[in-house]
Amino acid sequence: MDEKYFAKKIEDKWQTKWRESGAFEVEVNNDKPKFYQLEMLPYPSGNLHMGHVRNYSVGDAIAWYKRLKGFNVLHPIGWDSFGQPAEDAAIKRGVNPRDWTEENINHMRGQLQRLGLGYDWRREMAAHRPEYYKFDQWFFLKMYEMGLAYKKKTQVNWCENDKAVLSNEQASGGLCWRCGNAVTKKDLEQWFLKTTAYADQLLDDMTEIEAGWAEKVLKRQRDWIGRSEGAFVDFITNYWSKPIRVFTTRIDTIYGANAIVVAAEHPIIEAKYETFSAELRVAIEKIKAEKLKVTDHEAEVEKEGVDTGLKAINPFSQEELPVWVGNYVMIEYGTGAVMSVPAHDERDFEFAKKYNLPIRQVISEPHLAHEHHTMQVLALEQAFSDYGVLVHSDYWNGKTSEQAKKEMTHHAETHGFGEGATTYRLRDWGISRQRFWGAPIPIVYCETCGIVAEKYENLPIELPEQIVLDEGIEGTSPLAKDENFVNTVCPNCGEAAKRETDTMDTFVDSCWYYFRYLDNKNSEMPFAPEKAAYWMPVDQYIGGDDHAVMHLIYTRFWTKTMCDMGLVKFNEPVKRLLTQGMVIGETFFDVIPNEDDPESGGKRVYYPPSSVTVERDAKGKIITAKSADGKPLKSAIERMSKSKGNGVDPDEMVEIYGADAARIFILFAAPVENELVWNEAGIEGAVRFLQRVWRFVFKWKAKLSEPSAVADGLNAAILDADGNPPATAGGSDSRKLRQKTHQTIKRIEENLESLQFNTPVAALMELSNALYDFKVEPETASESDVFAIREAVESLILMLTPFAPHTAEELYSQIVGNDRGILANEARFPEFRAELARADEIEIPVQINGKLRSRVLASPDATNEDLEKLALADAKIIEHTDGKQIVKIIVVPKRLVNIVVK
RNA sequence: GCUUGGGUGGCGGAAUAGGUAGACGCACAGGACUUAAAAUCCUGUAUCCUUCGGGGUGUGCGGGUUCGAUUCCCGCCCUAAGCACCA
Repeated sequence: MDEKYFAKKIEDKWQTKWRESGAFEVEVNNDKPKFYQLEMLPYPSGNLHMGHVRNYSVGDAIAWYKRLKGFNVLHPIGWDSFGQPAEDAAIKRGVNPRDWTEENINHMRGQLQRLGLGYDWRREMAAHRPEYYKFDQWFFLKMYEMGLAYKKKTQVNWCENDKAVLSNEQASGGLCWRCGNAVTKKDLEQWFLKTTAYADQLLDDMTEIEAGWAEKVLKRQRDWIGRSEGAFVDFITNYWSKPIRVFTTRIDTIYGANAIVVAAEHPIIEAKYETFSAELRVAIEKIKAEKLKVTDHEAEVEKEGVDTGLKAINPFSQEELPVWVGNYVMIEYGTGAVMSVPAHDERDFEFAKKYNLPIRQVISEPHLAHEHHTMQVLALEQAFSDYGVLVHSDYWNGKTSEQAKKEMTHHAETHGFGEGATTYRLRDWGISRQRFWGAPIPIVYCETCGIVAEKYENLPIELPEQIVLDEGIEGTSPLAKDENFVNTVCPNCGEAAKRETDTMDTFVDSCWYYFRYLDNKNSEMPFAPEKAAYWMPVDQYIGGDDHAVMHLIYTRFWTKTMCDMGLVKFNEPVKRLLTQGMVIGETFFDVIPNEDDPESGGKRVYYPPSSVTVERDAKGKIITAKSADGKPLKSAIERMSKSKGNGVDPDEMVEIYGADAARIFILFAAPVENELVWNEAGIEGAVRFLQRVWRFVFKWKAKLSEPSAVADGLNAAILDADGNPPATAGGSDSRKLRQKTHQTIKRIEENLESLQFNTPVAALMELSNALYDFKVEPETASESDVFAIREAVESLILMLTPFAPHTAEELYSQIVGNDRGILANEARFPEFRAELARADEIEIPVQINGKLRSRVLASPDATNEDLEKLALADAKIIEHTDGKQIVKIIVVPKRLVNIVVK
């Protein structure tokens, strides 16, 4: 054992040993409880960033902890290796996207290994390899058979910058999720997966995972699915063959309708367009055009509308209502038409005010209902959107909203002009991408047979090895230009046919990658169901909460389809989800205005922080920042990345401080859910801590490895010959050390179970400090001193394993005298014993009128009366109570005494 | 605008079935060791007053409940994230 701690040396040693012994390789084993620890897989961009280090350090800590608790722990990793950056690199630099990706994977795998993360590398998967995407295609065919995959022409979200189609989720807020560019609309034939078929299950099954998922994630998913229960009501119009169907959640307000408002894209508008005046057409076109523009997030859009002159009949009141086109009605939601009830809906209210439409109150607050007996227009200051009692509604007057909703829906149903209905905000998932670097959609277009699914035995439909990638023909994949790829034969009739050239959204890959880890060599099936039956569901999943509605909804959907395919027998793939906060850092940039579109805010050009001169106020906030050539720069705190120049290279940190120190530091710095503003200043403390532990073990190694009369071996050390702990043996100092040891065991166990990682590191530091406070030298130590130290040191080392595995392994090997490793020696997390953690003496604060005045020492068995007596006998307390009347004494058992005086 | 988190020393952060606020670390200061430095070890560090025994104040702000509130309740302010015409 070296006297000094050489991180590099021990890290190399143990990384080699782990690899050679297959320390983290696991198989199905029914004799052990299983634990599936999963972290979100990285995109192989070329370099790990600190966010990865954080994510994977947490995952590895849990994996180690569970191993030490006797679980059969599956801890795999892979690569989300399809996607745009590879294609961009290919276009920009002429590299082959496959080579670029493979190189990046190799480099990043090395980075992960240098961090000493304990993965079962045999199970690695990469999305871009045909062995994997074969099954993307396999699943697509299954879903096609099940009617879950279909094609339709649709207006898609289109990002002009990326030349890419975006899903609703990816275009959320009208901005491209990747580049932030404004999203426009484009008509394209697209493949969809029927996520809406599982909308109810996606919502209802949340009860199964509530316990393990953060409420904020579930809430976002709930909002995203947006189930809304109400009714369809048909308004007959003499001007059109079909009635206008509206969706409403407030059928009880129907007597208050003053108009029907439809979206500009509504079929009735198309049908009657010819008959409209030029003026009306212009107004409608203007509304349409405005909608295609990016909506500024900050500003509320002014409501616009135009009366079409068409009329529709309210089926309840028989009243004739005007049909308007309104910019606030969305064609995508519900039926694209609403009944406007200004008195009871804020938007309709605003609209009616603007265009002077009548506002009629038909719902009243219950205690005011009797005042609404005449049909007069009430001067409402604002819409009343609460439930209440119906007024001015004929037969329905006096009913509550709840009653009326039920009965009026039923009435509509029995009379054939409506029905109860549930609508969703959730759309089907458009998976077509006009891109090269993704899994080809296994569909063939045949002149005679039409759309034909590929045969399973023809999978995988492979991407060509070489392809010319350039900006591409707008709206088609670069694959369309590859004759060899496009031309094929029809799987049905054998005639010449053409392939689908769109590829799948890369979120398809991440839907099921963690199932592939279970059985990644399987060439027949995505995975063997019996392996999934053992390992799944995932016990702990860790990743960023930016995936709350995309990846995590898609993968839940995917699991439900797999359940229907008979591949798995459960509804929910992930029992417990931990969302980690971003690692962020200061960025400095200059804004270069975009000449084509001066309003878009321009492009940011980033400057590395090392080249920026910064002036700060007393609180450390940046006042001014200047580049090296004196240009004033703007600053922000943003997610760390290489392109923004605020990234820290994990390799550099590992090189300087060691992987263990880097890992301890990132876990210790802040709770995982918090954002972590990167500040390297604390990492020295992590190194110092490891060195302190090292030096202590070095000093005591010889003494601790001597055979002991009290106990031998690691776990036995806690027990005496009868299996009982020698709780009272030894002097009071050694007794105190044992107390600290066991208190620490409890704390760390509780912390890790509740997914806290900063506090257990603090607890380990305390235990290490307690060892230094124990002023005994190896040469003069008594048997019971050695015993207490051995117990503390062994516990410390084992509890250190999840955080600093290399250091722990090396120190452990020094103590047990073999190099086989912690796992091969079947070491276990130290066992907590309450009787040892219990203090002999407890300190009881004594308050007077709620203010701390003194402390007394008492036995942990002291009764309330004992504590009261002790408190009153205390000199300081006597001083404070002297001459005053004691009104009351409150004793909190074993915690506190409060004396109330006058 | 709506929803949900969060405001604690110079800094990251501990501690809430209501019960010693500031664990642990960083930074800083003083001391020991050293020819010197680094490393290491020890001591101190919320703030104000102090006769050095202590005392006052303090967990974003203002109220309330309580013997006692960082924790519970009411009303504000600030901040981060998500959503934003969803009928």
